[in-house]
Amino acid sequence: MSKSRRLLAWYRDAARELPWRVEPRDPYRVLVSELMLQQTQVDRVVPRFDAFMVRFPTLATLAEADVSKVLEAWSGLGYYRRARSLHRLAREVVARGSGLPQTAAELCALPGIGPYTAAAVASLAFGAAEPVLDGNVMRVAARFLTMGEEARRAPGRAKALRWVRGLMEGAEPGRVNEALMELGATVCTPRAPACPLCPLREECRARVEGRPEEHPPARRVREPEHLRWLAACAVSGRGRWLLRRVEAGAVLRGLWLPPFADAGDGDVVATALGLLPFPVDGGVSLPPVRHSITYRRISVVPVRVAVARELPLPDGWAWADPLVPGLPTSSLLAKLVRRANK
DNA sequence: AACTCGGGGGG
DNA sequence: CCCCCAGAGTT
Repeated sequence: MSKSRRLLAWYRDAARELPWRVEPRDPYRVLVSELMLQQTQVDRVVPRFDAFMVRFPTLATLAEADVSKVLEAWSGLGYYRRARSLHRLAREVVARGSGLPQTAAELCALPGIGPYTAAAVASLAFGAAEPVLDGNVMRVAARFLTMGEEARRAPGRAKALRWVRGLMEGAEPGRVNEALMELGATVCTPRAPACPLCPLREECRARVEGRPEEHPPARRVREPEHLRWLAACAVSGRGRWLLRRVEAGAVLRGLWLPPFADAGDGDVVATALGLLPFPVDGGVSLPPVRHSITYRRISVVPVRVAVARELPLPDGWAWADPLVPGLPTSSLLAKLVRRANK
């Protein structure tokens, strides 16, 4: 039995059932899932995906929606550029009127779609023979071919793509792509791979050499930066929170959060109160919550402030139910709410 | 090629 | 704590 036959047989038996893998494949579902899955694990996408599809069941409904509603449905998923890109993409494609493009080249020209997502949508939704190369597939290829440092450079990636394309001979390209990604996610894992379960184990050079975990080599990352912020958590008598739209150019731009700032060296409570658009009597600082944004490790000190009345607010400010804000936000809000209510 | 952008789960 | 994840866009 050939490599690709063994791979596909394994996939038929072992693949997880996921909401975007329903037959027949809906290109729109494939598109949304691929955007959500960029740098985001399957387990975290599944619940958000279902909610998103209920809210925006078709490309047309997505195009008609306000971008803030799309961001709201994306809240907590991270990498919010993806949501803005998806919304722009929907508007462009709907305005064009000819439906979602079916070739990788045309898909790649749309906002938020790069080489990986273009190949994924073209193959999974439209059957095109386009090999994908994501983190999972790169790891499988790097181990099978013992690529070592080569895996980090452009020629190595091209080699991996050729290897995937070779597996597509006489097979459904989309299934091959999906099977390799599934294999990387569930068997050929970064640490402690389950080689005995792998359909490619016999010819895998890294397994034969006994060091699969050394391929590909860990990528170097930017030195973590440790920051200390404070957040002014003003809660009204009705239990709503004072939120502010984060300014352009800042991290979490465009999302709605309690006003926050660098904690600096001064008095935390005083600094927090200074962020509010109206005077208050005082506040109390709570134990910090941890939040990370790419290379930043942030310790956020909540300063809880009780506000009797919901005073009128300037533009860019709002009173909102923190659990169902009805506004785009970050998971940082939920962390602050949990801390403040404990 | 390097840097930025969220966030959480597993070792 | 460190590591990685169905990457793309910008510089």
